[in-house]
Amino acid sequence: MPIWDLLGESRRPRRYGPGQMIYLQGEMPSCFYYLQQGEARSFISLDSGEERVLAIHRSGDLMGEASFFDNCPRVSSAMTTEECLVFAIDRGQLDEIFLRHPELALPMLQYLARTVRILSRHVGSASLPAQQRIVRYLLDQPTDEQGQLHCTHEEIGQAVGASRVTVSRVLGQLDREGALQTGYGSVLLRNPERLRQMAEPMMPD
Amino acid sequence: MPIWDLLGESRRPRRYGPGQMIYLQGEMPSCFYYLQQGEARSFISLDSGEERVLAIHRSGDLMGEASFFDNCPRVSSAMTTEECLVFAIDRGQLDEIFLRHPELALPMLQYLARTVRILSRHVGSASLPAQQRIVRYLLDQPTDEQGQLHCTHEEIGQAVGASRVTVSRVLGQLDREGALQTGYGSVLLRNPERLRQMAEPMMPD
DNA sequence: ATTCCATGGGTATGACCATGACGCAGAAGA
DNA sequence: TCTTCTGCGTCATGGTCATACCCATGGAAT
Repeated sequence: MPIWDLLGESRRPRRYGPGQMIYLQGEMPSCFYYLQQGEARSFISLDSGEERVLAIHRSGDLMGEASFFDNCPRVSSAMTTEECLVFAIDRGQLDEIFLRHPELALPMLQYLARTVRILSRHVGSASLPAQQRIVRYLLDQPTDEQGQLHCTHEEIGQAVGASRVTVSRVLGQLDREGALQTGYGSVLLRNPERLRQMAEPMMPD
Repeated sequence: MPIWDLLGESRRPRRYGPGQMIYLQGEMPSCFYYLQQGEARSFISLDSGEERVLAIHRSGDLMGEASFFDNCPRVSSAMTTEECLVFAIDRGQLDEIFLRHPELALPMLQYLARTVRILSRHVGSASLPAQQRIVRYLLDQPTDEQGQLHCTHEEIGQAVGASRVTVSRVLGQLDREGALQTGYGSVLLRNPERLRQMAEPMMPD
């Protein structure tokens, strides 16, 4: 049983349809969320109307826990991408749960720590040239059985903060070099090792 | 008494001189740190040899706790900028402390959550034009009694990922507009409201 | 098949900004 | 005082990338 199921003990999850907002950037958090089943993504809305995808959450993930503990307005929004089962845990419930399951504190710390790690990577990547940001993103994404990613250039661009044109140019070049192969709405990583090599030129010397 | 002093209970802090490394990007963490006194900064080293300052830690801050809980190689390094008193807490000690002070778990979660918030802001800022990144940085920094910041253009540039030239140009323009006043190694925020306005054009509509 | 739309690919233009260079002024040390 | 170093202002140059536009093609619906 996934560890966070303890959070939903003796309560019922709420069901979200695909494309529904779970929480909104800017609002004060009254609870955080346990995504028991489904997929959702959290993103930051920028002034320009752009959206920067922060993370794709899957079954077993917590969401919105940072703003909740910090008790400041949410820095990102979250939207389901498919049908989801979600537990909302507010302060009173969390207190109760911690009383009954004090052993949850450490995993919770670990979970937040992992978020910090992911965000730190983002910060470190932010000033890299577009090609490296794109390659890193591709390597970070889970692939299907055949090692294919199913995403459009547009989506990649939104995630890494580059225009579709740039994504197309980079992927086209990598394709010609044989490092990967682009399909219609999909990318096949032919030579992950080579990609890793060009994504991580961060060598301490 | 600062809350984290409980972490150092019955032990003695280690004294660091200015400019000493506390931990190094890439190494496995065996402990995290409580900066009881002094100032230190954590930064990410990029491939290019650049360093991106993540945070400036002051008395009462924890450091390196994310990698510690996550138990993965450190994503950043930390160096003192002045003489510091630092407690190092390893896993065994933390277990002990949590047994004696279970009430520390929640503040710890809050602390990590705050880090997540700060990093999220970084990520959200990354693709903004240089001027906005700079203004945001200035507004985030603590000022001295007269509302002055003591930092060089070079330092600002490293923190926000811009060249010194760009920082000088932006500050020069803001100075001419009367929003702030630049001195030798210092910046005086004359009109914070105006700055805030140009830093946060992120309007949900 | 035909139509329509999303996706992918290309190009020209210009914005933004890093780089390297130079000069000048304030600060610090001899 | 003189020297040296650091911080700041500015320039020309070039690279990277966003924007806007165009066209080709895959896929789905009619």
